[in-house]
Amino acid sequence: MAKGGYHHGDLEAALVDSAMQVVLSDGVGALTVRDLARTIGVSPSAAYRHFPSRDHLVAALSLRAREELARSMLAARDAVPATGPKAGRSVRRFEAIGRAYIRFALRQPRLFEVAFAPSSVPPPAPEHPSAWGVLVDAIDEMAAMGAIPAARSADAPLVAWAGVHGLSTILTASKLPSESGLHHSGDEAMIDAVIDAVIRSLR
Amino acid sequence: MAKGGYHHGDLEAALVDSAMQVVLSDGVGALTVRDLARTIGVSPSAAYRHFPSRDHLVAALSLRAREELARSMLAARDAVPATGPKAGRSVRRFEAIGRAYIRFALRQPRLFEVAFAPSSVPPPAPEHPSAWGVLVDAIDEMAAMGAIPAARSADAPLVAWAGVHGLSTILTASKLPSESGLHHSGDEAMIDAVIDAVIRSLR
DNA sequence: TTCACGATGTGAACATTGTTCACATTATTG
DNA sequence: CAATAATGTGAACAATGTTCACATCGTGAA
Repeated sequence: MAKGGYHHGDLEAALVDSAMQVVLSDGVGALTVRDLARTIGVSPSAAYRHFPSRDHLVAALSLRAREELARSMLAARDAVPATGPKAGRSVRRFEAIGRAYIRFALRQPRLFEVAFAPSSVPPPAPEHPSAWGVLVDAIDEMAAMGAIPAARSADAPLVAWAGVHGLSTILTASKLPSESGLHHSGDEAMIDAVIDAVIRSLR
Repeated sequence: MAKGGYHHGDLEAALVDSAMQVVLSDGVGALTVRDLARTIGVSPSAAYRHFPSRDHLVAALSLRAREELARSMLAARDAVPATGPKAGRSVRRFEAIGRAYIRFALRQPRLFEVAFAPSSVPPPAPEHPSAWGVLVDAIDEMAAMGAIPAARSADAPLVAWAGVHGLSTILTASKLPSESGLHHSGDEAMIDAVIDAVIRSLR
């Protein structure tokens, strides 16, 4: 809380917050230690008291992004009404999770990008909440409710993750040729197509 | 073919080739115009006679990588023996294509990375051969042979692409938590799981 | 309270990068 | 053979990540 003080008070948080702003608007490629220090009003070298390198800063942002992704999956899952038979409900919860994953990528492509950006810095501890964990739980729930055969539940998380993550990266990268005969109307239609296919593959 | 000449002869090709070497061994992040010029034995500014910016060079490499990917898909497809009923054969060809896609990513992760690296430079013309085109053709073939219902063939390319591309990016990024209860033995087992699931979803 | 010390921030450097520009050299073509 | 377009050079500029000696501040031990 220093006013014009020599010390900032909480530079580390300020760095992460400011960096997040830059990532959200211009992508992780536009992230610069010097520019960050400039906007915070601190010397470039001050940042190195809190992060040993730019990559470590990015790794922190990446972790935070993955946690936000997992949280938005959880929120979507818990928003599913608890009505009707439990088996159907478990499937609806699973669907909501997958949809939330892809929607997150579409709404915050820069955040999604940094969440899975390759980094030389290894992720620290198991994350809470973790997107993978949420997925696995949802599939276990479906198996427990008899919505999918138990034999499928071993491969199911990988299959679901692949489909959902694949569509997300495809849509955010926009590397899909827009002509090519086959053309889908909107993003939501594509999401439905992939999620329906994933569920179909689990029967 | 100039020896010690002032002009290089074919700097553009030399640049692309040398850049490809760097990408293959150290990734696109390690690509540097100056270092490239250094190893070729030419001044940095000479490169700018052939590529208006580093990004344009990367875009050229990206295009080349995508074409190589498509070619390796085609090769795998055409290696499937032409025995047995045609419907089953069309499915086997489709499987081979998907497997080739993922194996390409695993064998040449740096190439795969640059193939889909986000670039500010738009891809030039429709590519030949294109991975998307190969996929669509294979699915049309399955539908024509009655191996999958025609109703599925509209969404099928997107679904297949998502699954196969998703697993590829997951495996090359190694962002899959190695513990997490569920654990698959090897890469080939994961490939089988995803490809089987994709085909199951097409029924 | 004082004061020494660890934590945090500063400024000036260094090496490196992408990119530009005026100029030099070569190939090509009228 | 001469003019011109293509190609390469060298020196610059601005920017970046990172380091290091030094300055300043907060805080706990005496």
